[in-house]
Amino acid sequence: MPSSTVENYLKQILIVTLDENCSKVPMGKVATELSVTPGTATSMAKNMERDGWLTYYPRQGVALTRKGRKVAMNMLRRHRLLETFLVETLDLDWSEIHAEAEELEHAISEKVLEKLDQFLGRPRYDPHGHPIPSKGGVIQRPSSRTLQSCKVGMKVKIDSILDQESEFLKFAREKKLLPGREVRIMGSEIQADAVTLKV
Amino acid sequence: MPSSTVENYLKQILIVTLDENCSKVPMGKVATELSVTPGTATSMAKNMERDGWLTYYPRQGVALTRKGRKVAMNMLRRHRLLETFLVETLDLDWSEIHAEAEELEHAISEKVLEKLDQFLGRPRYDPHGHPIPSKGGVIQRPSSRTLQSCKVGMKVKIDSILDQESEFLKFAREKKLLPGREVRIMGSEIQADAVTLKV
DNA sequence: GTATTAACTTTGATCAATCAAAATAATATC
DNA sequence: GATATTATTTTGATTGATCAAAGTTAATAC
Repeated sequence: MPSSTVENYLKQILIVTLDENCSKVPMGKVATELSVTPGTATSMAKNMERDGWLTYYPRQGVALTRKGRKVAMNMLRRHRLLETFLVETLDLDWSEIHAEAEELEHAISEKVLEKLDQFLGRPRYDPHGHPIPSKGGVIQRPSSRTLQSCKVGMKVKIDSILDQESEFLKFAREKKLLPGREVRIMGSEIQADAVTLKV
Repeated sequence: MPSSTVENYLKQILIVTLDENCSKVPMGKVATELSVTPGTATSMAKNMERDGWLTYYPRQGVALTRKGRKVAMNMLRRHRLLETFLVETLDLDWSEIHAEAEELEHAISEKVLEKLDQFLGRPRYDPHGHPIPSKGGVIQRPSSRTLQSCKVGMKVKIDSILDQESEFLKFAREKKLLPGREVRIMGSEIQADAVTLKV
């Protein structure tokens, strides 16, 4: 059984792997993602290699083993199902659910998770629009086209919101920029990391 | 913020205090309740005294401070609300919910707890018939009359099931011995710790 | 091709929670 | 009251997770 800490490392490593479509995640990245010092990340990597969760390539980074990936996928599933529950059933604010799910995902048992999935009607996407991995650990590849990569004038449909920042999520909700909505790209300023949209 | 471990110690100490209607809980009791060695219990007691959760009377036991009692009450509230949720909403088996709630109670935030309470319709009793402490930490004194204390021939109403043993709970459910049911005492054998009932 | 810089690793220390086993105190028994 | 028993405390050690700071490598710059 992995500790909550190990579960967090695994999940975060998986997210980076999926996001950047790479296999090895450098230690610096691991450290910042988990808000620990680089030394801590290195020593954890060694322990986690010892326990078979990942392979540690010194000075290069870590890559999940099959066993590690399985657990990581399951954490992602837990996280996203919980977020769905918190929004759909308990009516929590969109911007708060990430932190809440972050805690609960370590405490919920496989059995309760299954019941929850059933209760929610086996949703495929969480409230951010992210796909929820199946019990077997299969996940739809999220469309990785960002707004910045779109040409001015294009009309596009929002598929998912990748940002997890509470502030940004509040903004997105207020402006009704939710998954499913269609918007037109009015302008793009790469330097300012800003895109102007028309709903 | 107390750690999960401290929360467990606090809750368990409160339960013994309520159960046995005493103020000091001896270290041996603490140790067995938490399944740790006596030495561990003693050293935890000292740390918890340092942090203001309880008062430690060497060779006598521990007593919760006001601060400790408040947290302990809140844990009991969490536990019982979660048990209610698991049975009422997710339809989990009566006999499994104790262990599940034991984990979740440390992970759920005050905010989610409040939403859950609202969602459940602010229940006053959990599925075992135990009173759920209010947000302020007030708890109804459970009727402490046990079946063994009743005379043969009496007709009584089951108020709550104090046993948490999964095996016993299964039995109780099968025989429909649930809170609210009326039964007549047919016989009582104190030596065998058994009472014969008629539904 | 050296010098600087950035990324990573090592070392030594700390803290919470635990155990086993030895020491001590309180209680019960004869 | 001396002894046996039980309850509690102490001691010393371990494990997981962490940090700060010093040391090492590799990459980049000049």
